[in-house]
Order: sequence, then C-alpha cells, then structure tokens
Amino acid sequence: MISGKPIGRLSLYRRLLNSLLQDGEQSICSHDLAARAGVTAAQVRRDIMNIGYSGNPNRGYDVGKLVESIGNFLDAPEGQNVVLVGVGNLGRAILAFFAGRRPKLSIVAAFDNDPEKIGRLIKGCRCYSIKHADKIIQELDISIATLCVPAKVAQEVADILVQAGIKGILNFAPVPLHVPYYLYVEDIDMTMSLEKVAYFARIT
Amino acid sequence: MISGKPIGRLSLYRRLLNSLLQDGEQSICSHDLAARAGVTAAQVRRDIMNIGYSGNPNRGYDVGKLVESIGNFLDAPEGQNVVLVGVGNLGRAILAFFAGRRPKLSIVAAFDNDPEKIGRLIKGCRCYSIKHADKIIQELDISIATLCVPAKVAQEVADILVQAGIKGILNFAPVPLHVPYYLYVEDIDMTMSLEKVAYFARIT
DNA sequence: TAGATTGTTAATCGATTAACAATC
DNA sequence: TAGATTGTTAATCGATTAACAATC
Repeated sequence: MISGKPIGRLSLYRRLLNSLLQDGEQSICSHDLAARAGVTAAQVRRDIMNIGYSGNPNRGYDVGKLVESIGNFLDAPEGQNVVLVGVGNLGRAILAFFAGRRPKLSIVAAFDNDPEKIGRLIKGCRCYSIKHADKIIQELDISIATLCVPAKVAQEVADILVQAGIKGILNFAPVPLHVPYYLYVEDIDMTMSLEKVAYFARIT
Repeated sequence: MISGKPIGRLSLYRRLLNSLLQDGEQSICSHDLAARAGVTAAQVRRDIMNIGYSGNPNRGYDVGKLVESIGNFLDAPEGQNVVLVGVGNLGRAILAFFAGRRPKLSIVAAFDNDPEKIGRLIKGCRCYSIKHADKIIQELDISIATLCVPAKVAQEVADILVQAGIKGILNFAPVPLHVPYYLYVEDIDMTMSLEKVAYFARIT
C-alpha cells in the first residue's frame, strides 16, 4: 500500500516523461527526472522501485517502458468514468480543462439542479438532473465524482453520491466532507491555498 | 516558524468559525472544532496555541476572539493584492470565485496576451497586457500571483513575475516551477489530484 | 468542589534523506 | 575495466498522537 504523496508524484513523472518522449528522449536518470519534478533523486528511485520497474545501472530508465509501467500501476485497464457535479463557473472550467486530457479517465456526465442546464451539452458533456444520480451513475458505470457545488450544499450532495455508489471524490467545495471510511476524498481548497501563499509571501 | 499544513488548517478553522459566528455560537471546544475540520482535537489545540491564543479551561475557546486572533496571525494588516495571470476558462472561474470573498486578499488585476481581452473588465477585474507586468505590479503594490496559463508557458511567465517582484505564486499550471528560494509556490495540480482519486477509488 | 477542557510534554509514527554496495 | 547509476538499507527528520497535570 502506497500513500497519497508517491501516487501524486507518479502522476507527475508520467506527464513529464510523456513530454520527454515527444522530444525523442530514450532514457533518463533519476537525477534528471528529479530536477524536472522538483523532488530528490532518491525519491524518484524509491517511487519507481515501488511500482516494480527496474532501471539499468549506468544508463538509467527507459522512458517509454517507464511510462508504460506507471500506466499499468495507476490506471484501471478498462478506464474509469467520472461525473462532474455543479456546472457553475468552476464546473465549466474543469469540464473544459479535462476534456480529452486523459483517455482512461473521462468525464462522461455532469449533474446540476438548474432546469436551464439539464439536458444540454455543456463543454461537450451531457448535463443531467442530480435527481437521477442513482440511475446515471449505474448506467454509465461512474466511480468518481468531481464536486464543484457551493459549500452550503456540498455535504448533502456528497451524501447522494455516496448513496449512488461513488468510490472517490475530488472536492472543490471549501468545506471538509464527512464520508464513510472506504471512500477516498481529495480536497482542492483554493481559498486555503491562496491564504497560504499570502502568509508565506508576507513573512519571508 | 510554522509550516504549510498548520497555516492551511488555520485558514480552514477561520472559515468554520465564521459560519459558527453567524449561527450565534459564542464558544467552541477543541473537540467540536476538530470534528468540523476533519482533524484531531490535539491538533486544533496545538494550532491555536501556536498563534498565541488561549482558551478557557472548562468553557473552550471564544469564537469571536479566536477568529480575530487567527486574522491577526494570517492577514497582513493593510491587506495584500493579487494578480491573476491567464484569463482562460479557469482564470475566469477563479476571478468569479474569489471576487469579494476575502477583503484583505483581493485580485486587483489580470494579465493576458490576447488583444481581445486586454483593456477589458472581466468578472469585475481589469485585464492588462503581460508586457506591462512590471509597471502594474509596482503601481498596484501586488505581491501575489495566481498562475492560470498553459503548462508550456508557465515557467516563462513565472520568470517575468519573479522579475517584477512577486513574492508568492499560486500555480494552477500542471508543471513544477523553478523559482528563487525566497519565493513561495503553492501548486494546485488538478490532473494529479484526479488521478490520485482514481487510484484510491480503484484499489480500496 | 467536581467536571470538563486546556496547554504541553514525551512517545510514536511515517516519510524523507544520505549513503553505499551491487551492477551494467 | 572504470565510471555512472541503480536498489536498498539505516539514520534522520518532522509532524502527529496520546497522555496528563494544570486550571477555570
């Protein structure tokens, strides 16, 4: 069992390696990858060791094979479907941002409660009523939700999603969610992040 | 010197306490605040101790005074000005999200390189050419940047901002930035976060 | 007073780092 | 071979937790 931080780094390595591949790079050593990722070489080596890939002493890692190994580790072979909940400003921006970005992780539906939006195609994604969450999540085999609703209704909406069988939530609502232990929640709290930057920009 | 995590938690406590204040709550104990924030009571007590505020044994913390203490610790008395760089989908969503949210931390300008946007008022915020970054940052006394540009140009834009005297960056571009040691960078990498959720949703 | 809660210490835990033998 | 780099261990570091005396 690997914790959240190494998983995040693997995701980052993959992205960096993919752009190296496009530049025609065949191999890379831990030191170079570490510099690009902003971590230490030892960390890179341990992360790669953890997923069971081995490099070549003297020549480092084969970029293509390493990308493949990371994919085998991170991705579900058959892909995973995502639903975005709350099609406001932020929701629409995220729909546009993720559209086609990762083939094995696609946002296949959106939920909202605004009759103006329901039934429409927004940023290429069909919008449904949150009332039909159960049905849509089952039919489209959705396991992940991206929560972009206002803080006040976040818990209530999360409860609906959990009930419908969601397994993980990416939570943009600026409030901690209470969910059963078997669910994974990752919080992106922009207000908190901005206040952190403000604090450290000031005292350093 | 306090590290990033406790600072983030203080920001969260303040938000929770503010909503308690609106509900007319006078005092709160570490246990209750911890439950709302999703942390342990010991952590709450230590965080509060760290900012020099003292509770009352038997009655807990005075909500109003604690909010004030957190504000004294986190906020610059005169406030801090922020610039948003890259007025795309995400940039506009963030402008809308932060508009008026924290009085001591306001986005007072936006930068872009699209002539269509320059000079206009977008989500209530004036958009300038990135070419005038130096001048605007000085004139408006801006110390913080929110970076919402594409990954490919993120480092280049960051260099311009550093040169112009920015002290902290909230980076939404999915690429690590290399900046001088005295700058604080907080990364919000939505792709990484979504992949983390996908991984843990799958294996648990 | 008795009970509840704080402030603070020591112990624990986990992640990170440094170091180096193994290997191509 | 010699040199560079990996795989892996032990040491370090920092944050978290548990525990409890102090206090209203």
